[in-house]
Amino acid sequence: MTIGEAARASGVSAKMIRYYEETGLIRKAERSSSGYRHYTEADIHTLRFIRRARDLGFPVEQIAELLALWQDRSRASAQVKALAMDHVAGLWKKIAELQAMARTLTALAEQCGGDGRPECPIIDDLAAIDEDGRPDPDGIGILPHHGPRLFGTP
Amino acid sequence: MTIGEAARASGVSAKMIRYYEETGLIRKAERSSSGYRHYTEADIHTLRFIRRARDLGFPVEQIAELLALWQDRSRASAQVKALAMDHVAGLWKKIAELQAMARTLTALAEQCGGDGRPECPIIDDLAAIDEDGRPDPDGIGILPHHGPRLFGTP
DNA sequence: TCTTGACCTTCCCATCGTTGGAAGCCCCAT
DNA sequence: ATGGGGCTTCCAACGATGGGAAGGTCAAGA
Repeated sequence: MTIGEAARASGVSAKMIRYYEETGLIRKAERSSSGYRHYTEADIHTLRFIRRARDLGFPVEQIAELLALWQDRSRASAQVKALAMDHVAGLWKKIAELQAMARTLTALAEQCGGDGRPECPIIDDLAAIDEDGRPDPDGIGILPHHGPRLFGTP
Repeated sequence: MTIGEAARASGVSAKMIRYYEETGLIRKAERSSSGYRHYTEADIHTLRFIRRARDLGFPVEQIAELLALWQDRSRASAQVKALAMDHVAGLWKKIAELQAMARTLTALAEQCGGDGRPECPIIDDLAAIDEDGRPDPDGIGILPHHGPRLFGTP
């Protein structure tokens, strides 16, 4: 099986297969006399394993650990579970961050007319203007900067 | 104000300030006779705007648009709102992806004993083994691994 | 047999935002 | 005048992926 066939069969691009080999995630493939890599069904299975783990968001470094556990017949399922839950914790952390962003922006957008007028709570928030249109508490102020800017709410 | 002071005042690192200048997000800073950049309060305000937008997850490219809108007195709030909602849509998409990963892994982990035994639905899922422990439908199969395969030396 | 086109190889570059370091100059206080 | 900290530029790396160029290889068809 050439690298292209392996890519099609595993869902991992040929580019990535070479990359995984280079970084040591997978073993170096056998080469034909002309230098072509070739792969066995077992290799495809491994690549699918990697593909699936990537789809679940595991970083390559953790995939290496998962592959090691996969092959380790004497592994404790607790090891795998710990690895997975560790990753899940990271996912929830990131989810919480993104949700906080989305909620903040959604709340601001709900306050925004979304019409032809320039007044916009979203921009005001980014510029740290409070509701009265005065500068933020740090007193940095809204000085004309690269040209005229909006001030207070009309 | 030197770049270090500006960094401290804005929450944007000196490195990033230089980067933003290089990429054209902010205008080139004035230089002292010895080549030091210096910044005004208005510059700090702009940097904070950028910082806040970054904290809300906007990519730099969109921040450039936001800055332009900020300065555009004749902007329509609809433009800002559209930009923000576009970003929010991207956030929700990513959130949904991460949640799907987290849910899948959590469900698998709940099936996992997490004890000293090797049986592990998480690994089995990655290896595409069905509940009976038979190979996946593609017939790739879980052959007893021939010797120490994959997981090279990073 | 020769040509063609699809495939393979390596190598370099780009992404995106950020951080790190090295080498060298500058400024201020002691 | 000396030292330490800040500034400058340049170069590299991260993680995972894609793009592309230049050149070798294979198989099928004329």
